Amino acid sequence: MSDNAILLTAMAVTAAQEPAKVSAVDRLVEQIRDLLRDRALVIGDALPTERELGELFQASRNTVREALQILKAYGIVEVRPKIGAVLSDRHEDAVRKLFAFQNDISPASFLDVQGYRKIVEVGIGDHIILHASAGDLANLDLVNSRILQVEGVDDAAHCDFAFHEALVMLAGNRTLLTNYRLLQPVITHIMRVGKAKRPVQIDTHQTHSEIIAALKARDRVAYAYLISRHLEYGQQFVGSENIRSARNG
Amino acid sequence: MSDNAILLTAMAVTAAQEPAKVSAVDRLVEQIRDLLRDRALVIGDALPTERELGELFQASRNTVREALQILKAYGIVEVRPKIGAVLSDRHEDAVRKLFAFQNDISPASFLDVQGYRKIVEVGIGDHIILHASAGDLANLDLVNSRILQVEGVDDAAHCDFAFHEALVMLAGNRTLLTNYRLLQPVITHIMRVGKAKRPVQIDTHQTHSEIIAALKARDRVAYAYLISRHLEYGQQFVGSENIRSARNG
DNA sequence: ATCCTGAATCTTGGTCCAACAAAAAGAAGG
DNA sequence: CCTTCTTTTTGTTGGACCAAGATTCAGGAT
Repeated sequence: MSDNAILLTAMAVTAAQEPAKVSAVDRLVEQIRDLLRDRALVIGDALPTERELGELFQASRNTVREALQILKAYGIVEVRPKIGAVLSDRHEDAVRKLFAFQNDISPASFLDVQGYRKIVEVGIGDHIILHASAGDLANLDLVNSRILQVEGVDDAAHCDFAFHEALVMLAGNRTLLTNYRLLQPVITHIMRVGKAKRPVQIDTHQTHSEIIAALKARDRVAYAYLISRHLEYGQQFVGSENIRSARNG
Repeated sequence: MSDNAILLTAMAVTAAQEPAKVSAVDRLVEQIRDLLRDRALVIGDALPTERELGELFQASRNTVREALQILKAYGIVEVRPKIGAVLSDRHEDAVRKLFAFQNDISPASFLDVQGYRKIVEVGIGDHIILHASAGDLANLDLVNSRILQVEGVDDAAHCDFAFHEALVMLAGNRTLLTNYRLLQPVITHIMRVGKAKRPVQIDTHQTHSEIIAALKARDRVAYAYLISRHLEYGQQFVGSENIRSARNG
């Protein structure tokens, strides 16, 4: 079976579950996507104007606009008055925003997110210890030092997240990093609540330093222990009254 | 600092980065979202008609439609002709679709995704061994057995994914499961390509059985070894010519 | 009288057209 | 180089028509 046959099969399946109910707007979304690919446009390039798109694909300008709203929601294009629609690189932002959409943060999900982080951040230890260079670890020190220089709960939370993000980055896996970043709004919100309850950036910096030291010593047991303890630490400060909705966090 | 203060701060920040450039469509999206929350609508409930929404919020019907297209892209509502817009539970589907959007699968990303799976599926071993009941593991057997009963590359890929999904499910972490499911289109596409090249469902079933056996024996070393080898196995069958776009996979 | 049925009607989303306002880019003039 | 004017393009509105599905209602069967 050739790849083309596979693709045709897949297309037939998708066609079967959407039985010819294709609206003009959906068709336009596909056509515009194809246009982007065929012209090999890059980030920042401008699309044709709404009227041109309408004439090009035989659709009304309203239909074009509805299709562009969808592409905009997907972060594929950004549309500015007079400029028109330009190809955007906000795709990941859109995914993140959508992911966090309508996500109320309950104490249960707090524990859940921390559990996720424990699985991931402990799990990457072996890979970091095996593959991280001295420069990589020095960079971790740099990121960690920033937390001492900021004022305010919000900035501290972002620095804290940046450290853990840098850690995940060292795992060298793009998919993992993308997924971890999806949780950024949720994680930073959790950090904000924790730091508001008990604002001790010094402690955070110290704990991070110990984690980095374990990595420098290539001590995977110590790393696993320290990162687990670090992630479990905040749980005692989280009660049901401390977590609220994180809309647009 | 109270939680309310934190929320107000967060709102001020989001407001600051969107300096009063709120379009009528964006305003409508917010207003409709508020409407959903204020009326405490549940999945399946119908919104007012487009004309009513327009009158309610002093907007043209075209503007209402553009706002609805965004909500639809977000999976918040589903709009059926004559019925109108109804509250949808397709939010996660929308996230998944958006996540897979514009994701071409190169050999590099194939390796990346398999690397992600190795980190995750190895990492959850300890938790499964500690917490999975005999019934959980028996259920794994059940899921695994289905792969012997299906015909065709597509169904086999879905059964294969279902097994690994069940595995991740046993980790007992909702966040991890959600993130893993995000990759479903990509993973099943990879599986389809592999199985098309070399369709051996018997082998897959056998390997899965060995993995289950390791879990039943509470042997974490054997589990880690078997799952790693299982995930590395397909790499030899993947050349650059075998992987294509997984759009709408 | 009650219930079923089928046609007529009414509602609603899908699409299109025309128009005007606002904003921004580009041209023209100092 | 700066300012002003023109033009283009998006933002928004109102209205129109169609097709499909829901509703209503009349009429016949039981």
